[in-house]
Amino acid sequence: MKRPLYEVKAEFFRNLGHPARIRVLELLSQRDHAVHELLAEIPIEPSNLSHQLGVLRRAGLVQQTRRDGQVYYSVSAPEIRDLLLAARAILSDVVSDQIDLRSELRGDWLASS
Amino acid sequence: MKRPLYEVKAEFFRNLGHPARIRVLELLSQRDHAVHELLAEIPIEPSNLSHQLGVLRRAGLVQQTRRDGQVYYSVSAPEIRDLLLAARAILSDVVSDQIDLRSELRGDWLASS
DNA sequence: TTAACACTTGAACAAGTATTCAAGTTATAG
DNA sequence: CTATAACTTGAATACTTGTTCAAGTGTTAA
Repeated sequence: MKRPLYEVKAEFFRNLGHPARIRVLELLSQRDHAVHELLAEIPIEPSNLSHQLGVLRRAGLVQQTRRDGQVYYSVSAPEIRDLLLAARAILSDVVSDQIDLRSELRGDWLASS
Repeated sequence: MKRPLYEVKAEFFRNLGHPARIRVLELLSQRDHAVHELLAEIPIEPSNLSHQLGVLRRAGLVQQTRRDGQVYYSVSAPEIRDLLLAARAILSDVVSDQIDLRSELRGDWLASS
């Protein structure tokens, strides 16, 4: 209860500022996933993913539960989906030139949007 | 036209991940400001602010125009306001504990929200 | 038990970002 | 002209984050 709001906000956005973390949030906003399922979609090392999940966890954006010897993650606020959509709107408006739209056209939207 | 979308998104969020840049966007989403006006609201060195404005400019989030020997900045997409509001919603939901609400209660919302 | 799978952790190093300083530009006022 | 206000730039350094590696925990399956 001591930090000014704009600092908390900045940190919040920094927490989203990593490709793997974005993909995790997008996958999780479809449905809960176990870590090995995330690993199947996101091409990074387990240990690296685990670190990135740690960032999201400490930020309060996702939650962990153990079930059947696997660790499942879920988003902790449904509004996260809205935020990602809002970002998407700005991106298509403002920085559309830099985006690779091929993935979109191939239909693997869910993995790469 | 080469980078995958989730990387562009991550970079986009990283561009928002700095207290001064957040404050700039919030001030600018109220109205255009000259740099010295921003400086009056945001307590950092001119040169530092200029660097941060450069980041926002290169990200395509703000635009520069020179008028009466002053440099005015404006947001380049109105959706930015929506995004900041969406972030606000998640923050109050998910990380409310870490926020300093005093500024809110003092009415300097516009400078620090 | 032991092995294998599914993860997490900490430490070390690499890579990226922020801040400061000194110098430079542009425009207006004296 | 010369000075001053309003900015910007680049380079140096300090700081923060990301990635990898090696080791460790918990759980199920032989």
